[in-house]
Amino acid sequence: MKICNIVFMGTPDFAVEALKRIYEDGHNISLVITQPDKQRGRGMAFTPSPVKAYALEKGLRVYQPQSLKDEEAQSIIKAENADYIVVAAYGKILPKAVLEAAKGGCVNIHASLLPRHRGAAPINRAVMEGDTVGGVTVMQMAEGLDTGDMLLVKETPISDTMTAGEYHDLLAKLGADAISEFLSGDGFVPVPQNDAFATYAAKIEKSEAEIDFSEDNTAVYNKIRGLSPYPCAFAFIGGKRYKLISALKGEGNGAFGTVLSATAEGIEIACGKGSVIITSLQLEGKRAMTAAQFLAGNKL
RNA sequence: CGCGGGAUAGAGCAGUCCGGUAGCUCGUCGGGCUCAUAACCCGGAGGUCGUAGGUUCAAAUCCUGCUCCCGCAA
Repeated sequence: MKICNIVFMGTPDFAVEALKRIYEDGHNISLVITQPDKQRGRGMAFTPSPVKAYALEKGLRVYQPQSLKDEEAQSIIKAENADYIVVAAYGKILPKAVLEAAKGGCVNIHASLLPRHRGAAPINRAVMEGDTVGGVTVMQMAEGLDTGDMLLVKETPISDTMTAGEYHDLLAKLGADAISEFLSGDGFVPVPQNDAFATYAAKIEKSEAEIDFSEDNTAVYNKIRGLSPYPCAFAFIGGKRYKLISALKGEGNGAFGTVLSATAEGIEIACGKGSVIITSLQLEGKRAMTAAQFLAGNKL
């Protein structure tokens, strides 16, 4: 099998799966670039990215530039003289100097079937919009946002019960398969994207995660599964804030936002059309629990 | 030291302010009712109240340290 010299750029779990596969395939990963450790989480402790954690575990060199715009960072990357810079959810726009810093340029693993869902949140958006087919695209990065030529595409169906978390895990594996296939093969023909069909999967805003029960039950249902388990849809019921983790579609009717029933199966809430049955949820400060567990000790 | 909630039976909770016999819903086990049941009735088992100290005649409850879990914010 062909062995490539790789500089890897990525940050979250999605990228770890690809890095792991490249590592296990035996490619020479000379440098792993990831976002600087940030103060996050409770207590504002500095936390390394998942990619950094994996890289350190495998003894790979890690570089965490504050910016890729300065010449120092660019020259460090260029000095690797890599065959490819593989990018998977790095989280920053790459300047032209970086795009050209490897022999084969930068190849990106994007979690959608381009040109659909260009941008930051393709996985969540695909589920939220009820897409029935999705996949990953390996592309040659260009200066625009996810506009580069497509090199390799892998499709997968998205079932109507799948959550974004499940779809994420599936795509992370598929993305790893795709980059593995790309690096070990050749003869991939760059196919330009048809900009006319481009859609953008913008970053999820907090405000979008609040459920509006006046929408029909399909929209509410897709939103809950599209945001589950993170950042997670939420709603205020009886003045308290609940995360809505999983749900089913229901047939009940009533004034939207009202609780129609609360049984071990779930808590049924009326939507603008039809209803949704919340099957697991989480109250502030509490652990996530099933509707049956919740109802054992809480009243609605 | 970013803000805040929490740890009590297998699960989810009440009790803590005002110290004095460990309580609820569900599950589980046994029995009953029923054509039947995940329904209903009766009964039982199951808890060193997160942990280490302190105060007290007496601590789940008051005081202090520690561990762990979670929401917000980033």
